[in-house]
Order: sequence, then C-alpha cells, then structure tokens
Amino acid sequence: MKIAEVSEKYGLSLDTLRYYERIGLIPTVTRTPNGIRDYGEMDIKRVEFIKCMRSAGLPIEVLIDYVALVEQGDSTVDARKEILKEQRVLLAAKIEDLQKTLNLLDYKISIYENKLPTK
Amino acid sequence: MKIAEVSEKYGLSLDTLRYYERIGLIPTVTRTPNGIRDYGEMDIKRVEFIKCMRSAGLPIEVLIDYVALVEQGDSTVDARKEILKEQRVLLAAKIEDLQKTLNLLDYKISIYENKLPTK
DNA sequence: ATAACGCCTGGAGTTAACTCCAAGTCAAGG
DNA sequence: CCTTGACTTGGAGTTAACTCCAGGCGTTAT
Repeated sequence: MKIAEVSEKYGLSLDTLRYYERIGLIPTVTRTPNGIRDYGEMDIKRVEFIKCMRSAGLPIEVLIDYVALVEQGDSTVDARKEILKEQRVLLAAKIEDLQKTLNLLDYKISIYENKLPTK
Repeated sequence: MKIAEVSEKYGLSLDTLRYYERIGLIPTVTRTPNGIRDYGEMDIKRVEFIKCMRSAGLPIEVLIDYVALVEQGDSTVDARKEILKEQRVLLAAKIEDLQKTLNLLDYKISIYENKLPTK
C-alpha cells in the first residue's frame, strides 16, 4: 500500500506518516526498488493502532517504547502488557474526568437555557 | 485569596496562573495597594472552571472568547450558550472515542493475558 | 522530449501551552 | 540593618507533535 493511500485511509498527513517512521513508530515499512514506501499489512495495522492511541492522547514516547518492544520479540510480552495496563488506567481516569466536565457543561447550558441569573 | 493559595488549591503553578491572567483568562483579579494579586470569589470560581475545561482539552482560545463574553455582560448570553453547546458536542464525541480506545486496550491486554499469539 | 506529478530526503519552522529567568519591591525576623 | 522569603514584571526558553520547504529523482501524460 502506498503512503498516499495510508494517509487517506487514516486521515494522517504524508508528513505525519513519514515523521512517525523517522522517530521509530513504524520501523518496518519497506521500499520498492526505487525507494518508494510500500506499507505491508502489519504496517497498516500498526498505523491504525497508533492513530487510535494517539487520538486518545497517549504520548508518542510511550508508543515508541511499545513498538520497540514488539520488535524485540516474544521475550518482551510482559513489559508490553505492563505498558498497556498502565495506559489503560490512565485512560479510564481521563474518561471519568471528561465525563465530569461534560456534566458541568450540561449544567451550565441548562442554566443558560432556563434564563436563570448568569453569575 | 493569595496566588499561592489558589495555586495550591487547584494544582496550577504560579506561572500558569499569571500566564492565564496575561492572556485574558482571568481579567478581574485585583491587587492589594502594593501590587500583590488578591483573587476574589469570582476569580476563584473562574479558575476552577478553567481548570476543569482545560483538563478536558478545551482550547485556551475558546476559553478566552468565553470569558471575554462574560465580561461584556448579559447581552452575550446567547453567544456564550452557543460556545458551551458546541464544546459539549465535541467533548461527547471525544468521550466516545476514548471509550473505544479503552475497549481496544482491554482487548489487547486480554490477549496478552491469555498468552495467545502476540502479533 | 519536456512538463507535470508523486514520491523522496534532511532540516527548519510552527503552534499551543506552558515554564523559567533576571531583576526588582516589600514586609517580617534576627 | 541586613537577610530571607513571597511576591512582582517583561521577556525568553521549552516541549510535544507535528508541518512545511527546498532540492532532487523517476514515471506518466501531451
């Protein structure tokens, strides 16, 4: 799969995809004989995963570590699991926070709606 | 209330509080005769609101606009309500996204847990 | 065959949101 | 009286995560 298609498919710019590769987030992308990126199935999956995690606010740094562990093979399974678990906890907390903020927004909106004193 | 107490209470650094004031997020903070910040009740409420919204990822730019409208008085009630509603929609969508990501994390963790093939 | 297109590279620039710093004022303690 | 400590200011520096650019190459379209 060409970079333009990947870009299209996941809503990431060409620059972003190249940037991700540079910093080690997608280290396995191969090239055609004349040097053009050709994303394999695994690369695509990885991009999807990265996209998802990034949009949840997971830092790139963490993803780099994770990907590096994956590249190191099966001996790193435990370390990887730990990373994911840690991020799971953080994410769950974040969702709770956001939910509270959403409630606050709803409350404020309802006040405006009912034309009560603004404060 | 002194700036140090506000900082303590909301976990925002002194620099951040001063920065917020500079950019117009907390325009109403008064000073003691010798120039030291003295946060009033309204300022405190505003800091709390800002803190909450910021931790939900609401851009500072939006908050500046909102606060400016509040300062302009009752004629801006509708505009303010619109801002909040818009942000509410964005936030709800974000929560949904995060929830999906959380599910994906859980799925991945469960795979590691069951020692199924890594991939 | 020449122009346009899509891709490549390394490196510089941008943006949001802080965060730090130097230099200065003031009030209280030893 | 001198130091310590909390506060002030304007401005510069930092960080994460892109985003843009100039210069170049190889294939496709006219």
